[in-house]
Amino acid sequence: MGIQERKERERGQRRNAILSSARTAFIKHGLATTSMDRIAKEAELAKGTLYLYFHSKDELLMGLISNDLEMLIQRLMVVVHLPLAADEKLFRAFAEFHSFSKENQFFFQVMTQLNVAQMVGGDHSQETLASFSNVNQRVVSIIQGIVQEGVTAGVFTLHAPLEDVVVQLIIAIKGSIVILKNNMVPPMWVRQDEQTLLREIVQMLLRGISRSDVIHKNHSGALS
Amino acid sequence: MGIQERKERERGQRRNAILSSARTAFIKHGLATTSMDRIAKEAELAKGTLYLYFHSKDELLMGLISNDLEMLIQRLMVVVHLPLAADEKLFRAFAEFHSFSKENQFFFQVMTQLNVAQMVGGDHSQETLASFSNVNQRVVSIIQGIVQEGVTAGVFTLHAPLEDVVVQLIIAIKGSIVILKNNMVPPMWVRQDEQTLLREIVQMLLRGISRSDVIHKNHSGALS
DNA sequence: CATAAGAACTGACTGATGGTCATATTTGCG
DNA sequence: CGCAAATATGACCATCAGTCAGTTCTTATG
Repeated sequence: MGIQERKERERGQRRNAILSSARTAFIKHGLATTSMDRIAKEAELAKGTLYLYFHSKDELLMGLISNDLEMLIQRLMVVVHLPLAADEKLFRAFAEFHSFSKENQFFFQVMTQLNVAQMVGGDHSQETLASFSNVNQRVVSIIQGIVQEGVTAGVFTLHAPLEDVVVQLIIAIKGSIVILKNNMVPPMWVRQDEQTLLREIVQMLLRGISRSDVIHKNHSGALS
Repeated sequence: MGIQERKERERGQRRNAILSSARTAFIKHGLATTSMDRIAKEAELAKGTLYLYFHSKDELLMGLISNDLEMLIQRLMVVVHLPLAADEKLFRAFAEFHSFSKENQFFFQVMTQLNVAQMVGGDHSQETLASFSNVNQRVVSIIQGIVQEGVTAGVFTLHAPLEDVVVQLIIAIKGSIVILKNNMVPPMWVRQDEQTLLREIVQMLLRGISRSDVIHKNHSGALS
């Protein structure tokens, strides 16, 4: 039945159209001041219609984040295939995190408003949650691949199982970016520009898993 | 004029009573579901009265956080005066951050709802902001003292100015805790328990500023 | 084509919340 | 006491996420 398929496709398109309008609205008016009404207006739909595609505002936000993460993954994949040493590659990967955080201003702000664990328990669409988990898992896998490469090449020495170290790295970087992007520290604290500060945090972490004899290696690549 | 002084004192007491009631209300009902009305009820005051002491809910939350930080500072001071090597001391200091985060569940959740930079611009009480900045500054100073001690003793080798490294450390740790306490990662990611995970992040960071020849030092102290 | 079943959409409405303000009460003092 | 300033009140307002009875559009069938 071609009609069934077309309907499904159209439904997906409308969903994406809503997400796209939501992003436009957020960029126009800022995250805090964008209500569901505004998103509906931007999408030229009634508010009620939004709730036919997303069970809640949180779910809509999660949809936005998933799409963004997809883009990040694309860029990480490019880094993975660069002909570089693992430590340099990892450094570049986290640099992508940062440039991603600059180009997707809302991503890290949205993240602070989302309680993932809470949503898992709620009556949210399994589809949205599954897609979110999936995309997150792929990010982990990519970083894990690079670290593994470094271990094999003898560049890294891990003090904990690979899987754990990777999660630790991601949490530390992600957390730092969240803090910075949401102004959770008094502005006078931060004497360095954000880019430098973040680069040095990454360097500190990488020195923490590097073999002693490469500890002074200069990661001169820009973290931008 | 003793009356003037008494009034000021009473005003301060009332302010503290409100903060105390707010904390009680948060513990009773959770952060997300505690409204200004509930806090007012808990404090046995009308809602309007709260606004005579705090310009906004944000400012009230900031008041709570400031008080909490005061407690953290007390505990950090104890660590500072322990007869330990600098690296061990720093490790213990961050362990205090973590136990603090366990005992003050709301601190790190409140933090995600506070845009400090935004408040600085707004019409918020200078007093509250000044107190908040002050207490934050003291935390930085304490950590800075420990790191300086380590540099002098030759335990640490810094790759950036002292002030910057300290802010980097704090942002990375604080960020990690924020991520964990607010469930900003899919639960299935985190295979380790929170305490171990955080301890290993701290260890990674500390190896990143340690002299190579002490790199394998085992920080066995519990991060609890 | 006519019509019925149902999918998609609508927007007025609800309940809750942060914040305001005209009014009322309490306090300090001549 | 009488009056002014400080303090407290709670009805009220605007806004927002989310609901749902009713409307409009689409498609299958006689």
